Amino acid sequence: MAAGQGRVLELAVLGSLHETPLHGYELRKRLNALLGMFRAFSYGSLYPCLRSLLAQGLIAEEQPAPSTIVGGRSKIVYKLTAEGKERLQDMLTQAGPSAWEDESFGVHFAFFRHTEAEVRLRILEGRRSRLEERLDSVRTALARTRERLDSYTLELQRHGLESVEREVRWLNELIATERRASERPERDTTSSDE
Amino acid sequence: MAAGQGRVLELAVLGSLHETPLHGYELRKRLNALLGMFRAFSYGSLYPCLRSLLAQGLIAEEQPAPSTIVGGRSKIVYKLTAEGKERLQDMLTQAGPSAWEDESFGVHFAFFRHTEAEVRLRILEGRRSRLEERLDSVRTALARTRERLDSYTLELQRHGLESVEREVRWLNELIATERRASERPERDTTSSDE
DNA sequence: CGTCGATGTATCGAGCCGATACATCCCGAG
DNA sequence: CTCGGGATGTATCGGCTCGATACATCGACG
Repeated sequence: MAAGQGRVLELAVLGSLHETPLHGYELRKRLNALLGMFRAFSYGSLYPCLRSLLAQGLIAEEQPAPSTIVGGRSKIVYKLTAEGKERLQDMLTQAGPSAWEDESFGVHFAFFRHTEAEVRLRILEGRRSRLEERLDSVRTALARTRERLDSYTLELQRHGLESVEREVRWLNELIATERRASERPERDTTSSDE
Repeated sequence: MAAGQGRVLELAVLGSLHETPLHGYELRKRLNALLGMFRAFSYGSLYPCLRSLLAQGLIAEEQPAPSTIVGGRSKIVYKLTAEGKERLQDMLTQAGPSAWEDESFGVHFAFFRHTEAEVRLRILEGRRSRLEERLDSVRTALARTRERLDSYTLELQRHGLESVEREVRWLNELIATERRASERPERDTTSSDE
């Protein structure tokens, strides 16, 4: 229906292009470096996404000054348009429930420095309750079928539970840090200790 | 091209049906309970999969004795055919490189009690090297772009790396256990301590 | 008696991946 | 010097899977 439920890639592209104009190949490398172990986008999604973004007028091809073209292997450099910047701000500000799903959370987090403190907190807490819901449901299901499971499955469950619990603890720390930072206002986060 | 690269669901269904005949709804519940935090299949994949399996003759509809039908809400109970059992054994035995991808590993692991010790070890080790590859590549990329990243992204990287490292350690323990078990032969794993 | 939630089967649109196909550039081995 | 392999670069196709949705029946509770 509405465009933009699972379109994490759009956010990722827009966010990356906000820093500096890039072409597809380089964009993908940066994106995957940025997201680390959390996600890795493929060309099969990236290029169609770029095309769609272009059609929506959110990005545009950047014409290098003709004199600059030297040995140039043909590459298409995209930059954010004014509409694109606006759209990016919208996505960063609105951050609905989709932001705390597995596939989206990492991307949103990766652009936290462009996100308002209030929204950061909302995403962090949304993610946490999302995980706690799943924890509950899995624990309940596990309690009901515990005796039917073999030791391998039990070990799988144990490990899965443990790593999600660990993620919740991580979120708790982040949330506490955010809260502390917002109570001590005017401390700019971008240039804190460096 | 060839059918059966990413078809983890087929394995999952076949494996679940090996225990006892089931209908779609119940099958999904059990599957998601079995896999816990690792995966959750949806109807949108399950029903087409059941249809495909049926068309391949790997599963069949089970006709309850007419006298047994009482209040019966219409449900379709599937059971494994002889070909299905064969196929399941094949999938459990062959376990190619796809078995150690994120989406497949959990499913394969969940059916380890039906898997030969040798294959278990291969899957565990394959998974481990898969993760170590990614660890390497992410660490390399991180080293090259460390200074360009803000503190949020850095924290994301740190957490991602840490949880994967933890998973590698988990795999190491499992591998060690498997090795110990195989050196002390004839200890049947199915009824060890219960 | 109504309706709400669980049970149950099924489909559709859309996103994303993996593989693949090309073409050019650079660099080192022969 | 030349040849080939590996990185750079753009692009598409098939197919799997999800999320939403639709529909129907059952049991329980007020």
